[in-house]
Amino acid sequence: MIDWDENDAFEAAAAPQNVPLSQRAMAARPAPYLDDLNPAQRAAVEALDGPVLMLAGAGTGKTKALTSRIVHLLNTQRARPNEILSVTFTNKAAREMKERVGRLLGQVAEGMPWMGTFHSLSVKILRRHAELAGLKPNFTILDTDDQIRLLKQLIAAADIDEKRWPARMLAGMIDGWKNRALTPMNVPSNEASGFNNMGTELYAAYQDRLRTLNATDFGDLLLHCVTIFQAHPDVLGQYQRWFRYILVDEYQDTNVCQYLWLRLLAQSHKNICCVGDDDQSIYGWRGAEVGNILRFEKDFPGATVIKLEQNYRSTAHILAAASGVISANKGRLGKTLWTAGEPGEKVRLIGHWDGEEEARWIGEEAEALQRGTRGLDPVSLDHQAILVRASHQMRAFEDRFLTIGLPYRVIGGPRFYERLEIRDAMAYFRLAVSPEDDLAFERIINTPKRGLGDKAQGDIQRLARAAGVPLLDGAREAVAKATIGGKGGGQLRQFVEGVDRWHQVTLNPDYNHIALAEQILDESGYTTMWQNDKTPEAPGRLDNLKELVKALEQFDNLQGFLEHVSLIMDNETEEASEKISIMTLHAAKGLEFPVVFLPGWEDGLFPSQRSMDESGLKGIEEERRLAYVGITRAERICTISFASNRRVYGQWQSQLPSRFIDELPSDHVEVLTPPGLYGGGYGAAAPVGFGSGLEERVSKADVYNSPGWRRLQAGQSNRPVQQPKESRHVTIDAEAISAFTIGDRVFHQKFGYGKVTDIEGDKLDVDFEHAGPKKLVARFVIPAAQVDDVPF
DNA sequence: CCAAGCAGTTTTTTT
DNA sequence: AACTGCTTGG
Repeated sequence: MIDWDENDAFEAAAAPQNVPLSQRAMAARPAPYLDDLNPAQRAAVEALDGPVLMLAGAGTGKTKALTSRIVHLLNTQRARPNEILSVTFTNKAAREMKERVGRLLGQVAEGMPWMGTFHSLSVKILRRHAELAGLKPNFTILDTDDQIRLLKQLIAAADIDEKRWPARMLAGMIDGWKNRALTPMNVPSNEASGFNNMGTELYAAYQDRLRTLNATDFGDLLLHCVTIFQAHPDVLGQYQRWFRYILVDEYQDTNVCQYLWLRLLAQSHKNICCVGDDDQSIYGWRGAEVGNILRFEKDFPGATVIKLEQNYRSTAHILAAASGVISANKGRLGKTLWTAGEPGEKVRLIGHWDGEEEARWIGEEAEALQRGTRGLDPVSLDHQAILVRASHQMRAFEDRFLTIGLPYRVIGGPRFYERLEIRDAMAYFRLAVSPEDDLAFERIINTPKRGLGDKAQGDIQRLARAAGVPLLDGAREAVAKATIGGKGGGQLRQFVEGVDRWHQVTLNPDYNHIALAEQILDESGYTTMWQNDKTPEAPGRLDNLKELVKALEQFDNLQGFLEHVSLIMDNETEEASEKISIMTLHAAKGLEFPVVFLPGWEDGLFPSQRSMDESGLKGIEEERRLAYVGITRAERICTISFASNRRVYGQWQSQLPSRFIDELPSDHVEVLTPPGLYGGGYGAAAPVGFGSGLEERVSKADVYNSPGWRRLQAGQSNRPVQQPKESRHVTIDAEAISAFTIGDRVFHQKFGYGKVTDIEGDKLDVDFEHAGPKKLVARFVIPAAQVDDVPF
């Protein structure tokens, strides 16, 4: 499998001797990549030795500085590629950095083995020293699902009412402790009060169980590293010598455990460069400590602190609006962003009657911008984004965009490897590779249904435990003794035989893992299960399974695949067609778009009630940073909006505008008149904004004092807004029209199956079996017959 | 054992 | 509104 020789990863990297002569000679003269930097960036790149804190505001070219710094380290021969440890939070950031370093270097930077996320780097380290944490080098990494299932068992075993003390809650607590680098022994006694005062015991039991399963969870990856470093100075010393230079991105997001991880590694030479922005710390709920960045200079006395303040992304108005909001926070390190660019458009503010109208307006605005009106250049949908506070806000937009046929892409949703069908399939693979994987066994023993319910599973558990063998062997015994009768017995036998057969295949060193995967999904009946499933999601799930098999091609075998998958939770598939992006504010960090919509600025939603309840002022400050992150994503046009009424838990609620709206500096804000106010409405006038030349420009105060606004505040429930006219710029798709007739059974990606009840141009009226009647664009619907026989 | 129907709960954000 | 887990009837 994998050779754990300690020198491996280092020798695999390009040694400087192999660097072409031309490049080595280049070190002697000023390097071209330095000329591209502004003075602050340049200073940050050239301060190579000792601790450096780079405070990089949004859009100030921090990635550029960071990558140039790496190149500079290599170019001046301070370090070889394998001697630089560079840490990011996401795989995407790591990938991007690799690419950019490669580009600057004029070659592929594959030779940087220690560039990655905290988690992936920790796995790499932990695999080499697994035994010091009581694990074998091939330990598995549990996903949240497995984790919860395990905790449920432990809670039940401790005779605690799982309703009063849910496993999710315990998982959260344990996660919190691990983020703070607390082992069960170190948990403060006053924090373990829940769970009948068994919190600590359950945590300890959980850790024991993980060790028995030869498994870790996400938090363990880092925590084990830290405890190993602390308990084994020789091991730590080794890494301290190897990693001569350390770089950390998004330092404001580090938690205590990550902080210790870094400090331990850096404390000998102190060649550590941390890049971050205290104003963009938005992961406090996940254990991130802004304090880490605030006290960097105390941790590393004599640190060089460099501020990057020149913004290259946004217009002056947008920057001013963002600065105005964030200035209400206390205890900032304090940066003032500035730009040499144009003032641009003011930040636009608009209130709506309800969430649906907000979605409708944004949809039309996006189309108007795409077309390019009022002398503005057209803005591709790819360059527009809608950033929401909470993911449930996305639904309104999806529904609306599906109806009008505006292509969109949701970023960050349930990730590929977290989907039900993918996890099931992977559990099958896991079992084939390691038949002793009890968690995988439990997951799929009755998926698809094999007539093996609680009772049968209990029998298997008992047999296995009595014999001290894995569940699969328990099942084998149950088959031999014919413990389980009827239909289930036969199915269980087939299942055990199947797993044995698949496992045999994996023992052959060069088996065809793709064929095996297909065989497993086929023989287990898993694919058939979804083919027979008539819910709207089923076809998508079959697609995902196909995609999963395709993803296997990039790996040599199933083992290798499973190894990597647990850490690569993001899946990016570049799509060709132009789409507007919808994502959460959190997911938007690090991205930028010419046009940004920020809907739902209402108290309770944003800032979120929960955040305020749980964390008080600290919570509000974090929400405010979120607002800052949102605004600073915009390059040219930023539109903030709110609705007076919104459905919460299926109940209509009247909403107040977010307190952050009043913190916007009014000089940099332009208030747009919402349709529906002043008796406007969709029937009477074109929608307001860039889409028409008719917009009224009024001040913020005017809106709040308007009769319409007061009516909104009074909460009168007569809806002043009619359905919009659907007739605007209709492009008739002849192909789509001819494809359907009334009465056809059709399938829609989101709404599922339905019958066509009417046709009007390229719009269809469809009565969906689940979603009810909808009017939508024909090209988003396909004949049901095409779906029913998806071959796999 | 399983499917359907019911009651109660939920919605932050995620490596 | 939608999802969960639980109860009930086949």
